[in-house]
Amino acid sequence: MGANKITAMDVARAAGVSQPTVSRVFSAGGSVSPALATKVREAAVKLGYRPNTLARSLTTGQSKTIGLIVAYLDNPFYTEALERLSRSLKEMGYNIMIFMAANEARDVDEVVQSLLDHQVDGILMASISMSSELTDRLADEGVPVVLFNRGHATAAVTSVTSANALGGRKVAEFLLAGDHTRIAHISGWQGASTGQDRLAGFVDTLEAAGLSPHSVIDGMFSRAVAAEATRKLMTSRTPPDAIFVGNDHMAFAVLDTLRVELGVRVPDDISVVGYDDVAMAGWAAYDLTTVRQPANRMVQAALAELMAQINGEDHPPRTIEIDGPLIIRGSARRPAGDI
Amino acid sequence: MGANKITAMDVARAAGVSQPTVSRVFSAGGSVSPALATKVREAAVKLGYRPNTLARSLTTGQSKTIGLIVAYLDNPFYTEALERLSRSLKEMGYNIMIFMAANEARDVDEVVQSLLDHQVDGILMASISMSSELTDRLADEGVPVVLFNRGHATAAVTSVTSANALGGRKVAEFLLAGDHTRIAHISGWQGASTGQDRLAGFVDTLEAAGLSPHSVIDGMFSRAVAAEATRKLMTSRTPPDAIFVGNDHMAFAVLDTLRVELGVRVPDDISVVGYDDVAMAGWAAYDLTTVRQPANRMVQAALAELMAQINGEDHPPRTIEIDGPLIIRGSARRPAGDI
DNA sequence: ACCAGTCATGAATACGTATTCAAGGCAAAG
DNA sequence: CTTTGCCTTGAATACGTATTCATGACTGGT
Repeated sequence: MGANKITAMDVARAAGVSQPTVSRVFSAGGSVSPALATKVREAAVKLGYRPNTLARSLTTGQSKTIGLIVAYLDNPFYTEALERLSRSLKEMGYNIMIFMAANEARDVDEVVQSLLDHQVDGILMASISMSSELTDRLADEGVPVVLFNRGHATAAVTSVTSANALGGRKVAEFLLAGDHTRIAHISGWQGASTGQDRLAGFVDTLEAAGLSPHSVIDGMFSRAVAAEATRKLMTSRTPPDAIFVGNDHMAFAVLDTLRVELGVRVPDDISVVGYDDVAMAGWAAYDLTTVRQPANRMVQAALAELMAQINGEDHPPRTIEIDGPLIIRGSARRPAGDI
Repeated sequence: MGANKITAMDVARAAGVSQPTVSRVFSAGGSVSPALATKVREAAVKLGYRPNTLARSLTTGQSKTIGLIVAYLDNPFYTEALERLSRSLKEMGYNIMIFMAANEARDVDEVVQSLLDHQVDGILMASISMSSELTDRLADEGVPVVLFNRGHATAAVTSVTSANALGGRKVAEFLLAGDHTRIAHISGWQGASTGQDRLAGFVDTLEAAGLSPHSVIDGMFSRAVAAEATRKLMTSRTPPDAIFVGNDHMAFAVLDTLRVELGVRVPDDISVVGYDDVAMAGWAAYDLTTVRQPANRMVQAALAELMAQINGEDHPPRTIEIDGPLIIRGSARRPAGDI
């Protein structure tokens, strides 16, 4: 095999110039006379030279890599976001080092260390909760961090989410307008800010209207837990006439359980509303009424914040919430008079 | 901010030893006296030292990173595989640099170059077709490559797939045993070996039984194309009584189109069989009969091959096919006598 | 024609680690 | 007591690039 690694030195010799000149040709700011530049380029092409990114990163201190930590890849919302992230970052000349982590402090800690060892320029955490101890350490290290679809209690770190409380409120208003009276909530994991906020906005709105929720069960972002919650709800003495589910991923399990297992008609017997508006929510099999999380805008905002921090300027942490509309489909009864 | 990068030199000074000694403490093969080792470790912990992976990679020539190229992230089969890959590689001490690429030669070329620039130790390509020109170049470069869920015509590169032709055959036999007579195929993309092989195994088996397929349409691994194909099939003069769909992802679109849009009953009026057995195939809404691709075993095999190549031993390219069972659920009429 | 100022270029060095090499210490073998 | 050999350690160097600095050439203004 021809594992002859071609270095800038080889190109320099072939082109009759010095190594720094070769470096300048391939770097951004370097200034080289057109004559030498073409000579270098020709030699480089001839030899098949490409700069070694590792060596470059070592001297510049810029790895042009951002670390991505993801928890739930079975939820298509995140794969959608990942796809957009990847595309945008490639355009900006950044690479992605990806890690999957369970939502446990120890696991997250370990992964973050791994990323720091790799000198990543920034870290993006999707649906991962972070201990304050960790945010402190990262701030100390001076590495930019942005939380995607997770808030943080002390606001010492930038986070981008949808307007979760507002979203919960929109669902409550929609269900109230549809004359539902026994409204249950299978919530997102209450260990996550998103789950908490959606629940809060939802319950507050119900109570402002003089109604208390039929019941609230933590669905843990899990299909199995959500399905079990559905069974429990529907076999109670007075089942709900509407269920707001903390995300679409769980809502599909709820719908499956209602229709197929329990033989309940949706939306005739009961209304179901989700949260996320993943592509599958629009599929005919589910046709789910849900709150849209604008993945595209959320990704753009998260990257903009991350880049602002990376490019210095002492960018202070911000909490960004992006509003999204309620997408009305066929899984929930509509308010009377609504065309 | 305390962006004081702690280096091995700092630790060495603090512990009263030389930098190489520090290096030996943190490397695998180094031999250091217990006394000095503990002194070094204590100093390292006190200062918060961690070795700089970039610098280490530069000298060793081992980046401990493998490049992953993925095309279809909306197909959950790949996210499932990605999750397993990530877990296994982390256990083995490897990191993942991930890229998304369209299935176009130019895009793939660019991404591969990017990975090579980063000195990855190996490349894993999932559902990506590679030009022979590219395989040659990679072989020349001496970088191990494994194709996941894609074959390669000239067999000059290792590939791991399921037994696609055999899978197609199993579907054909099952549908024939179920007394279907007008059997259509909405195939996987015929630009991909998987799509071709499933089709070949399927059609060959039908013809061996004296039956020619009702029709064969390329579904391009796309929901939209598969849905359109379904419409076309069902509005023909003599619609099929069974459809074998090239993967689950498309099969869901076919089922949605049949049931909701066209009002056709499945499996009473028509049988549908998919390929992959993604988690969703087991959901009550779809309950899809399908051929299982054993993601776990495929991932393990792919990694084993990749590691064998990385660890030298002049491991020759292999073509590995992993068999998977037909999972019989409710979307297709079962053979009579089958319990 | 003279000077200030800009630009192109190479020599030297830095980045943070691993590895080679030589030297010294020490234990075991005779 | 000597010798052989292994183990530990530090000095020097390599990895492949970017950057600083000094030098020399060249430009333009007068």
